[in-house]
Amino acid sequence: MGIVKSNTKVEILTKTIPLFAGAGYAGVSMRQIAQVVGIKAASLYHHFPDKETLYIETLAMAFSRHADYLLEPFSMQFASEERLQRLIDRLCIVVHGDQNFAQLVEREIMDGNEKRLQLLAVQVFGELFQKMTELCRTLKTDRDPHLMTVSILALVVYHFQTTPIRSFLPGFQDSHNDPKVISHHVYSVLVDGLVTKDAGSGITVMAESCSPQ
Amino acid sequence: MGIVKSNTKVEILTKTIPLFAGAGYAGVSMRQIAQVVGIKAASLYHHFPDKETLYIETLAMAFSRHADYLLEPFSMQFASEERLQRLIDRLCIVVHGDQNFAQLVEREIMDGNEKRLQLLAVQVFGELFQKMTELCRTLKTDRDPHLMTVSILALVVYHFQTTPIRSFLPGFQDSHNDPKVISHHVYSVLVDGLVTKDAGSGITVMAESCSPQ
DNA sequence: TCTTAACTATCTAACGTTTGTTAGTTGGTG
DNA sequence: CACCAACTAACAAACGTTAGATAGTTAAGA
Repeated sequence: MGIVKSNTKVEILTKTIPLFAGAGYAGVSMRQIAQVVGIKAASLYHHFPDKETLYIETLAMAFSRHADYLLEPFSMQFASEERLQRLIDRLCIVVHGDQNFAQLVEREIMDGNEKRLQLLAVQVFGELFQKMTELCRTLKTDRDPHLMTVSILALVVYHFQTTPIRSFLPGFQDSHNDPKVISHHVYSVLVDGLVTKDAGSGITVMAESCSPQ
Repeated sequence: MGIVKSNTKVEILTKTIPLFAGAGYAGVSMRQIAQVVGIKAASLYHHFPDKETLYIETLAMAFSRHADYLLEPFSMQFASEERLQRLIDRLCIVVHGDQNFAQLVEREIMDGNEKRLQLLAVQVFGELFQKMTELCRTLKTDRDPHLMTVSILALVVYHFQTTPIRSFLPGFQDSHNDPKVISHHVYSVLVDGLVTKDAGSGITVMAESCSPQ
């Protein structure tokens, strides 16, 4: 009826996401993609003019799935602190739950040309980043909102990004991959910092346990 | 004399670092490497048995250059806070000054197999990470030292890692790439946090300006 | 209703290029 | 002479991509 235009095209994109996420643009061949989809390499050219177009459409599909979910904390009336907490929760859930997405973003930041980076910045992250900077302005007025926003993203993303190597580093526990644990840790860092001031109040307001949940 | 064993081999490794850092293992060919060095591809096999060995030796060369510099803050008698500040300073300088190093680490964390990751974790980052966890234990005794260490690294590394896309995001300034500015920002986040508590002391101890230096 | 044309999605086969790698040769040095 | 470090030439395999054939489906005309 014209509603389902091409099922195969969507299937190709869906099955290609983990390939590009795992090995990068140069690390995946058209024949590999075809094999995963279950067709021959030449047939891919019936749906996409070339490899780069296939790659870009794969990115678009992977990126489009999380925007609404991440923006939702901003669409409701919360106090700034609660908004921040809910945002961090969702960031952790997305980055932990869709590692393909996180890896594709990371690879794009590394390898993307200027045009693709600009598209990624404006179309995918523009609104979220914008609202995060506004939120940061209300949290601590004397700080640079851009730096603050990047710092929040850093605390969330870097933990999951370094998962593969962290398991070989001292003090690692399985709970360090639990999005709830990371979310709680990140928020408490943002509130309390990591350093106990010796001058001033020596009493920690809220003791943080390291156990999950 | 036996001291300078093979000048060419070191030259190959040195000139190969930026190639692998910029395009990854699959994105660089032996002929590209040869061209940059100024020899033919076949001649590379007189120094290295295959591409993977060349790659691993390139990593080793790139990684070996910063260990002493990063560990120095631990070899002197400082108060914990000053140790932390000096460490962050040096992390910012290294990550900002040797982007090839930072990119190679990032690519290894993404693509490295278990064996290479373990080697990277133990040989390259083991001692630094270990000493950072010990330092964290003295800074805030009720926090998980592993999570704290990762958070410190996150705040430093992520800023420089996201430089290519941050220039398209709201609020970006050139000063955000200045290692001194980042170092100052990171340290103040760790001390004060990002959220001003409404209960308790409403007075910020140290106002942070956003200007460089 | 049957025929024909057009379209869609797949296939096989092959193209020219690039890949990592090997064999054998050359020229300079101790 | 022996050795080292470069070279030329070539290999098989894999690469992105194209051309042309083959079914299956859809739509119009007699």
